[in-house]
Amino acid sequence: MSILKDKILETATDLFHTRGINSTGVDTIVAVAGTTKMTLYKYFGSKEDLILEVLQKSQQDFQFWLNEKLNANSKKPNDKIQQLFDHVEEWVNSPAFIGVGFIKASAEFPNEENPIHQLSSQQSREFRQFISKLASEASIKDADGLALQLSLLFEGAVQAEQMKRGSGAIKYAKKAAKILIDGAIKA
Amino acid sequence: MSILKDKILETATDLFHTRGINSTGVDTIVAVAGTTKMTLYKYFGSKEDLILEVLQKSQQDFQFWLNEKLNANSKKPNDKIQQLFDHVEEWVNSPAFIGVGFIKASAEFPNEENPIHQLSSQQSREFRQFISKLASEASIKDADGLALQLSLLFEGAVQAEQMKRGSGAIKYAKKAAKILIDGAIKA
DNA sequence: AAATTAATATACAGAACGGTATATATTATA
DNA sequence: TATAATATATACCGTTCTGTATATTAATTT
Repeated sequence: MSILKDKILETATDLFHTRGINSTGVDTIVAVAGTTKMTLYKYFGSKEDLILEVLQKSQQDFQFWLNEKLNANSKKPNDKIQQLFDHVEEWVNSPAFIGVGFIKASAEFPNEENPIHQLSSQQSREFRQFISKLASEASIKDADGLALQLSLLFEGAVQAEQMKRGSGAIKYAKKAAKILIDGAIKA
Repeated sequence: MSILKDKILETATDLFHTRGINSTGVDTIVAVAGTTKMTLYKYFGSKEDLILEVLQKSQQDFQFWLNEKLNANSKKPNDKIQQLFDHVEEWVNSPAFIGVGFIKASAEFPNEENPIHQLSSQQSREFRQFISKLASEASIKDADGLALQLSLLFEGAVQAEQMKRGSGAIKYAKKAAKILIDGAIKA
């Protein structure tokens, strides 16, 4: 609703990715966003709450974008899962790409009791389930197994791209995905 | 050489993995290691130097262990690359496994100018080159391409295991790796 | 035994951290 | 225009951070 809250979320998202979450102080966030700490703490109860909201919004935006893309091209289940990595490639190669929140957050908050880690883990699981649904709609037998493998390629490729921008890892992830999907369809 | 330096390295390695790098202060490290800051700063010029040494030693230890395993089982190139993920699985499933340093470090230090990020990136590249050498020794045509794909599976599976211990991701990464290797050998 | 090295305890400097108190200014609503 | 909500500026609190200064104790070497 509030334009300032959105600005803070947007700024925090960017800074968390470019400087790291723990390395980004709230003072820096409000300075870059052009507001004050009082305003930040009016919208977010704590820095942890802000991190959680940033993660939620990031994943929400990506999932929405991906769904649009998948439904725009073809409604056929086989096409959709085959084109999954085409869309992922477009997304990763776009200049706006800065990384995947739940991958970075789980590394910075390794304790499984930590709420941030738990949300990251949940988002990773939900994305895997999303792929699994695509796979089972395409009548693939071991849909969960294939989904897990594709998610490994996804997370590995994103990791590689976060490590070195322009690594070209997605291109090879896509090729590998095609081989695995073709194999799973035949079986 | 010094037993205290080793103890500090060992303690830091453990704490960095279980609590995160930025979230672990030097005070905590020396307290757990049973020494003092003065001693730590006698062996390591700064916290950054300590992090760099921890990363180097971790990767060194893993590479040494992996080499031993690969050479112990079979000297045939085809067997070696096929058994790569068997050894990785054993390593990941061992109780001592706490994660891969360069994956976590690159997430906590995303800036490509940062020395810690640069070392992480270098280690990731070196591991990929190691797999590529295995592949080319097995007379695989696109050795670099396969190596990149296998490294994505590796990093993805490790990421998954860091996120949720006992995820079983490695089992499926191994299956995927076999499919990709078999396909690359035939080509 | 004397001298050098290694390790300790402790205390502190200076900065950055998350979060709050207070008081003022701006905006929108009634 | 009066009232209420929203946003601001600024200063501060207590804690934690990396790194150092100082002085003392233990171990090793000559």
